[in-house]
Amino acid sequence: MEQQKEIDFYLSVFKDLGIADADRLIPFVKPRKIDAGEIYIQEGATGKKLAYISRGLIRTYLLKANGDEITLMLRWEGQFIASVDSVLFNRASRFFYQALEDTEIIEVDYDKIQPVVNNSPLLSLSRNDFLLNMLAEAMERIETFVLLSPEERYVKLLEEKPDILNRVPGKYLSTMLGITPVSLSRIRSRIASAGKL
Amino acid sequence: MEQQKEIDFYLSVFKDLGIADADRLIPFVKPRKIDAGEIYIQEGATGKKLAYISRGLIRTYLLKANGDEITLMLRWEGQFIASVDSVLFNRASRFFYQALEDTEIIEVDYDKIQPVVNNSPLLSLSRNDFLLNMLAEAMERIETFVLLSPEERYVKLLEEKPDILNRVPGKYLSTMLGITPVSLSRIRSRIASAGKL
DNA sequence: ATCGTTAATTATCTTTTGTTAATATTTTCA
DNA sequence: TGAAAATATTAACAAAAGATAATTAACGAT
Repeated sequence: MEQQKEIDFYLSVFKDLGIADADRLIPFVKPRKIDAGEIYIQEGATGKKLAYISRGLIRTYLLKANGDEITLMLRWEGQFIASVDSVLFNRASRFFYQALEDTEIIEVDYDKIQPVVNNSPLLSLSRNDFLLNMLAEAMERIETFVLLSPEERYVKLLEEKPDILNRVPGKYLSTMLGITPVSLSRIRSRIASAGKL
Repeated sequence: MEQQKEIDFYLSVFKDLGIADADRLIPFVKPRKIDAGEIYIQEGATGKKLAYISRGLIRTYLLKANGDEITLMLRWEGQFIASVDSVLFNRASRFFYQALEDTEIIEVDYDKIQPVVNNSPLLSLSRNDFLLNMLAEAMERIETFVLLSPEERYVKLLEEKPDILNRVPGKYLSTMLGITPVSLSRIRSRIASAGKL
């Protein structure tokens, strides 16, 4: 029962891997729980954390000079999450990573697995895929900003990730859409009243 | 004289490469000129073009259903440009790539160099760096949308790329900032009058 | 269940943007 | 150079967003 999540993880990572690669990776893997509200990675952290989320949801945000929090991304069960700044760009994280629900992850320290990854063509390819996925997501996101109005961005989110919408407080969603919570509220009521016509 | 551009190119690509790698790549490299206004890559194109821009400027844009053009990115001399959809995601390009000035590039077909790249650890690393750079740029761009107002985005562009601003018609810049040309014009006049106080 | 906190909605007002159209300015090139 | 075309600016109005504050709703802890 409990094992299912780990199985999912191993399936997702190792599906195309040889046993040799998998074996070399496993010693560095450790499961971990994060309570709802708890911060998983602090701003300024340099640890190269890389994790598979088996349950729950994590929000990446940054703190503006005036104290406002701006949500940059959301990740949930079945997805990978990485401290982008430290793992990818080798610098202290500008972001916080906070669990919005009780969350279970399976994490590795990228510093430790890097040699293994570098020496395995298959793992290197996986890393490449990971990068490509992130890039694809980022570019898609940029398109929503240049192509869509705030309302259209919200509708798109509503259509594509209705479940996520219910799990994340609107104040976090709004800043991710580039608008204020008040404005999101108005958009919602606008949509609701339009539906009634 | 004319050679300088090619030299710049080889320096930028091969600075860390062994001679063997460089030698294997050179046969696939071909210079090409694109007239101002000419479209370099058409929407729907599947050719995996990858090019170093030695002179000029290229605009990536897409055509909305209503016929509007939305500028997605600009690239100029000293930078690489790739048909993102075809090279990275292996699908037909949703974008047009148009030279805004008389442009000179040095291009390769990624299909042809891929085996070479795959067999060279150094070239593979370069590819990785390229991806990381694209990702970094994309993420920075996303941040400008969630953190800054349209006016602030314009000011940022003005401060960081003043030269580019003078080389690209405002109507193209505006859609890249997620606003209309009219709105950009107002922002400009607002800034101008604010400076006069 | 209730109090206290946090989040969401609503209201009011100001500012900005979108839209469309008219006008002015630049660019292009014949 | 001068006319035509392409860009940019300005105007006028409607629609949307930001800011702030007040009100309502939802949530959590005891």
